[in-house]
Order: sequence, then C-alpha cells, then structure tokens
Amino acid sequence: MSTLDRRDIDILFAIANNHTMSTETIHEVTDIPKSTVHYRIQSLKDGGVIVNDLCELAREKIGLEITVISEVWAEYGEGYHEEIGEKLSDIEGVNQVYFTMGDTDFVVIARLTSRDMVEKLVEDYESIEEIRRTSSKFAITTIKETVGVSTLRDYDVETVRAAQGLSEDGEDGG
Amino acid sequence: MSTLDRRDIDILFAIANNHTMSTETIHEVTDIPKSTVHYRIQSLKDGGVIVNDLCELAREKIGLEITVISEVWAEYGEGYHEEIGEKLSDIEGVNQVYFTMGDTDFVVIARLTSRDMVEKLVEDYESIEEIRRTSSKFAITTIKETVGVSTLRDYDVETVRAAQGLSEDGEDGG
DNA sequence: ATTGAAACTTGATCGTT
DNA sequence: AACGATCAAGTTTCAAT
Repeated sequence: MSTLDRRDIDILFAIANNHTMSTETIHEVTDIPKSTVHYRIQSLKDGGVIVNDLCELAREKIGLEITVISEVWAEYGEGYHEEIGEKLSDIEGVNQVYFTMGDTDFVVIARLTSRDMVEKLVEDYESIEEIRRTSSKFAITTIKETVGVSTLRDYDVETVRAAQGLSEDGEDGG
Repeated sequence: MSTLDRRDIDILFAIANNHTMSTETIHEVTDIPKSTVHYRIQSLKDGGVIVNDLCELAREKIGLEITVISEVWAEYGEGYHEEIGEKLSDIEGVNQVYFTMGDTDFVVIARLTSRDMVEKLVEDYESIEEIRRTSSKFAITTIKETVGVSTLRDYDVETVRAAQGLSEDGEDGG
C-alpha cells in the first residue's frame, strides 16, 4: 500500500475524531459495513500506515510534569547524526529527537518527573563525547500536543486527500 | 484518582509494551484477572489518566513528511500566552505548542505536506498581531517520537513508580 | 475490494468475598 | 478492590460477487 484512497482517509479521520479503533463505532459513524472497516484497517496495518494500537495518557497524572526542550550542537563526521541521535534517544525520558537543518544539529524534547531527573539529563548530554554544546529551556505549559492518529485532527480532510493525490471530487488514489 | 498504585503502572506499561489496550492480552501478560484488568482500565479512564483510545500512524505514509520546529517571540500582556497559544494551536498542521521559560516564548512543532503548506504556516504566524519574531528550522530526520502511552517505553518502571511515591518494595500508593 | 451473515472471541456485568 | 462465572456485544471469518 503506497497511497491511501478516500475511504482509508475517512476511516483514519473517523478513528481520530471518535477516539476509538472499534470496528463497530467506525462502522456506525462512516456507514461503511463492519466487515469492510475490518478489512481496511487490516490493510492499513499490513501496509504499515497504522503502526500501533494505543491510548493517550495525561502525562501530568503519571508524574511526567516537567518538559525540557533542548537544542544540541555536535561534532561533524561520517554518519555522526545517526549515532548521536541514538545516544540521545536512549536517555531516559527523551521522547522526541529531531535531526535538524539550520543553526542547531538536534532538537530534543524530554518529559521528566523531577529536578534530579533534569540534572541527570544534562549529565547524560555531557557524557556524549561528540556533543559540543547544549541549550535547554523548560516548557511552562503544554498548550497543545497531538501525536498519533489524533494528529489528523489538526488537518483538513482535503489537505490529507491532496497529499495522496486525491482531488476534491470522487477520484480514487489507491 | 490522584496517584497510581503498582498495579496501575504495571497495566500501563503492559499497554505500552504490547501495543494494545486489549483486556485479554493485558490479562495474559500480567496475570491479572480479566475482570480486574477491566476494572482498573475503567478506573484509569474515569480518573482521566487514560484520555484516549487510539493508534499510532506512520506520518510519512499519510503525507506529513515535513517537520518544522519554530521558536516564537511575542508581546507581553495579561494572559497573553493563552490567547496566542490558542491561535498558534489553531494553525493547520500544528501538533505541539509549548509556552516556555527562557529566551523564547513559544516552541511550535508542525507537520506539513508541502512547501506551500510551509509558506502558509509562516503567513499564519505573521497574521498573529502579537507575534514579534519567529525562527523556524526543518527536521531532516525524526529520529525518535513517542507520545501517548508509548511514552512509557522511555522510562524505567521504577522512575514512574517513584513519581507516584511508590518505593522499590511492594508498598502501595493508590 | 466489498459485503451480509455466520461463527467465534472478547469485553462488560454481576454476585461474592 | 478483587475475581470467577456468565452473557451480551463486538470482532473476525467465510463464501459470493
């Protein structure tokens, strides 16, 4: 499965907007027959579009109240970013690592439970030899955070359809 | 539900590590009886710890290939950050908005489908009056991204337990 | 790839401790 | 709050198109 068709996208948006993967519910809201919903979701899983079956958590309720955003500058070298990226990813509490274009080499986002954990993060940065410099800031508030299918709620259906080469009328891209 | 006990945490980690919310599967891997797993998950939902039933997507497969990380500087004023934060959140494609301490006021992460959408993002920034300056960079690679219960995979069970006031032995915090 | 109907598995409930 | 047994409900399969 390389591109998605109109129906795949409808199903994904239904999942995002109804907060559920339930075949029954998706059938009810989309009017697509149960067995077809099942078939499609299975195809999306097989095609690697849906990679995980999960739920979202209220981070603060499990104690991950501190958010740290760091910029990281590192030494250049052959394939260095993969190696350093892995090292950054392995630090406890690090949830996002981006290798970036521009003035910084990496942007790292970590959720931590305590001041001690923040200190440990900084120490872990320092223990990575190739890292030249880091600059971290705290998030006072997380105003928005949607990653997963919920991400789809941030888009117009038409935008996603267009990304799959589907025009506004009923043309098919799958 | 204010704090979680050992069993809640075990169930959440089981969900994270087995990529499923299935009562049956969690029962199998944890040895906690089905009906108890059901009862606990229900409590976690009622308590607002589990906020959403979802799945993770391969973003690139739905065309959200471009990641932009922006720093935003804004005018100060009474409750200004909530208002501006909302406006930033409403921009199509914006997935994460953090109100920060330090040299910048906001950090914004957006996933976009095209160059056109990047231009639109910048225009949308400019259309917000209170915004003084923005600085954006592209992520070349997303090395790591885990938000949701999958986030738990980034932590030691002990760290999360400690955040709930649970010691290493069998003491209960819920 | 789609579907209705059948078969089966599982989630939800209830009563007891 | 925990849990075994029960039942309703949903998921998955099947055969036909």
